[in-house]
Amino acid sequence: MTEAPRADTAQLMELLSLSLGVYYGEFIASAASENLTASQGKALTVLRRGPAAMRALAETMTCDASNITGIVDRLEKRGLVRREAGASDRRVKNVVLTAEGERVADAIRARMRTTQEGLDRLDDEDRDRLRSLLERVFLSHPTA
Amino acid sequence: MTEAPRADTAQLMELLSLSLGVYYGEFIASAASENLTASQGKALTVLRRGPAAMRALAETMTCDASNITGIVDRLEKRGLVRREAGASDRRVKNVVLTAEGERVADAIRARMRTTQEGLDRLDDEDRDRLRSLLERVFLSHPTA
DNA sequence: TATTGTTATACTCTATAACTATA
DNA sequence: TATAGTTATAGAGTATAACAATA
Repeated sequence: MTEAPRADTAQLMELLSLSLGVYYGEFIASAASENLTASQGKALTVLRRGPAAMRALAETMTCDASNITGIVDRLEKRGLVRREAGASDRRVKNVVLTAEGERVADAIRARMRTTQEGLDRLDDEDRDRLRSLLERVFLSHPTA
Repeated sequence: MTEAPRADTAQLMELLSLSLGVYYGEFIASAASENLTASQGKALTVLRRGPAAMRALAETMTCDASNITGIVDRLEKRGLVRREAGASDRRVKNVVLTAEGERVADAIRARMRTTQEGLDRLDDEDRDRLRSLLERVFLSHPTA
C-alpha cells in the first residue's frame, strides 16, 4: 500500500540527474564564455526575473547569505548589477540588473543552443505536455 | 523561415531553469546532510552509474581534470571511493565506489523527497511521457 | 530581541601551467 | 610527441561565527 514509489521512480530520478548534468554543463560553459563563474551566471539568471534582496537571492541560490556579498561585489564591479536601498526597511538592499547585466543574462541563455535545439525538436503538443509536467513535478505546492 | 524558435521556447527555458533550480537546490541540501559538498555529491552520483577514469569523471562533471585529484582525495580519505589501476593503460586510474560510498550515494538520492513526491504525483502514463520528453530534449544526439 | 547585510576565517572548488610516468 | 594523473598557485565559492545598523 501507501507511499512506496512506483517501479520507475528511480529511473526518472536518474534521468533527471542526467538531464540536469547536460543542462548545467551547458550553462557553466555559457557563463564562462562571458567570463562569469557558475554562481555569477546563476545570480544574473535569478535577477533576470526581477530585483531581489540580498537575503532572498541567497535563498534562491541555496547558499549562505554571507556569500552573496562577494558575488554581488564582483558583479557590481563589472557593472552588471547595482545595489539599491530598500524602500520601507532601511536594512534591506535590493540587487537590480543594469542594462548591461540584462544584455549579458540574455547572452548566456541565447548561447545554450543544445538545450534550445532539444526543445525545438518537440512539436507544439509535446512542448505543452512538458510544460505541464514540469509545473506539476517541481512547482506545485501540495497544500502542506 | 527555418530556425526561428517557436513562440514559447523562452518560456520553456525559463521553466527548465526554475525546475532544475529546485532539483539542484534539493540535491545540494541532500549532499550537505551527508557532510558532502555539491561537487563531492555529484562525483558520487556519477560513479553510481559505474567506475570512471579520472579524466572521464572530469568531463562528465564539466571541470578541469586537475580538480578531480582533490575531490577524489577527500572522498577516498572518507572511504567512499578508491582508486584502482587501469587494466591495459598503466597511466589510467579508475575511481570506484566502495560499499559505503554506494550507501551514501543512495542516501543522497533517497533524501530528495520533494522531487520524488513530485514524480509520485504523476500517473504511469504521465511518467512515461516525462521520460520520453526528457530523453528527446537532453539525450538525443541529432546525427550531426 | 530579532533581522539584514557585512566582515573575518578556514576549507573547498576552479582554471592555468608545469611536472611525471606512461604510451 | 601525446596523454593520464598530479602538483603548485591564485582567485572564487562556501559555511560558520561575530559584528553594526535597523526593526
